[in-house]
Amino acid sequence: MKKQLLVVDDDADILKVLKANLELYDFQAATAETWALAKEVLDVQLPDLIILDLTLPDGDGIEICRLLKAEYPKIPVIMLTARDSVSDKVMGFESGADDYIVKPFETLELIARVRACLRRSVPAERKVSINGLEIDFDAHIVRVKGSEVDLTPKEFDLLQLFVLNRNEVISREFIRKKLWGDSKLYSWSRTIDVHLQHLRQKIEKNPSAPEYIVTVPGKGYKFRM
Amino acid sequence: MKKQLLVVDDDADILKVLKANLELYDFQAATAETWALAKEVLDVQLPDLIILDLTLPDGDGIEICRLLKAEYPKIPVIMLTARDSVSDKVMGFESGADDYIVKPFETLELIARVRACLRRSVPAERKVSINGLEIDFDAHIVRVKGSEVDLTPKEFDLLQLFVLNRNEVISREFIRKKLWGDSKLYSWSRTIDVHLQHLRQKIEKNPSAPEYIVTVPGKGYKFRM
DNA sequence: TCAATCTTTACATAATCTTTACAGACATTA
DNA sequence: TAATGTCTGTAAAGATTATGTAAAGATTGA
Repeated sequence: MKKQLLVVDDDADILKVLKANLELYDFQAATAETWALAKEVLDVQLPDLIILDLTLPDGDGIEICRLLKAEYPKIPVIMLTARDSVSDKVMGFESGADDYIVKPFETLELIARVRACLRRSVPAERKVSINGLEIDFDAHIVRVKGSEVDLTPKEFDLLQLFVLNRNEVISREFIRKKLWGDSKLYSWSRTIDVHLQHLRQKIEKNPSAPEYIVTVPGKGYKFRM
Repeated sequence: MKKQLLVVDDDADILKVLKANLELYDFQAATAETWALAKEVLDVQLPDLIILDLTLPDGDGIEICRLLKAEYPKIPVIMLTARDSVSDKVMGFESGADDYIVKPFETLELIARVRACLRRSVPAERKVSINGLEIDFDAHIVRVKGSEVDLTPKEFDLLQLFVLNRNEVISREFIRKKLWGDSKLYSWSRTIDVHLQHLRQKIEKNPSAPEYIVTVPGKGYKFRM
């Protein structure tokens, strides 16, 4: 699954170049020229990393970084700016930035820093085997007590999302942003619930008394393992 | 508690300056002039972060970084070097480095990057454990004296509000604004009191003589710890 | 086209929230 | 002191909302 980035920069040319380069290195990139547009993107999908230019027309970059970290503490932020003074850098890091790159920058260095950030935030897991449930993310194979079960793409993505966030309550809102993202799915839709039932029927011994995916009423679901 | 760093650099002067500066900013710094000495330090203590110069007399820095990451994957490594070419940086990040600083560097920037790295490796505390009451906000689990209790969403939110404002008197008006917000709840409604009673019944040993959530007559409630 | 998958719909059931009613505690006032 | 009013504790019933689940319709890709 490709990593989703959000690039916020007021310079349309830089955006275009960055997006092209990131996609060349196998990232998926959404772009926004203003903070307002960035918020719209964040309303529907949660990126794995945000690249943030400090000079936006509609907001102070340092303040925006603080807001981002307050609302999405887990998403790493790389600051991108022409300001190269030490005090600027210090302020950037203090506002919660995970890295700070000075323009003009080399694309390869940016890519390397993006990878370093992502590596840190999500310890890549290719295989998981716990409590009778084996998952091979590369081969798309799921086994329950040794026998392979056949999952549809959405079911597999859902399971992956749960395993990556195991033992945490996941809201339907979070699932919607992560798995539906760009496509529209109304908040009152029961689609997520239905997929979840299908997944339960395939991996749970007794779907009506789930062992792995438990319901947390009013909050969402939790993958327990 | 002070963060412990390990600084590895073959230049004794730089080591001295770095150590002094780091201690000025409230870090504790062990130093080593060679990879052999660094290994000795690692044998007796695990630092929270390693600052690694790439040009050591007894080993290639890139290789050393790989070894470090293989043995201590959780300890962040900041590379420090005079080599400033993009390919050097890319190699550095690929060998597992978490950040890369080019000499000569500004102390303040180094400090800022050290802080950013440490902040990242120790995510904000999402668990509270006080006086026999444990709360895990991510997993939505509440335990009283070791045994898990089952809270409804409103009860959980209420408890969270109390814990976040512990030892402060909270008015019903404040609770209403925080948990009900714009939805209508008349000021004469007893709903909040009822939820609070339910919460007491679940977390207090003796609900009629509450230990955690005490009533402040005429004012509201207070979470005591 | 077909088959697989995704989404919507509808309804049953479960869980939660809110109201209501009354009892007791406490302070105030006649 | 007794009467009164206000505030809080508590149980129970009713109202509301959330979730489980099957089945039908829509979409997609080969």
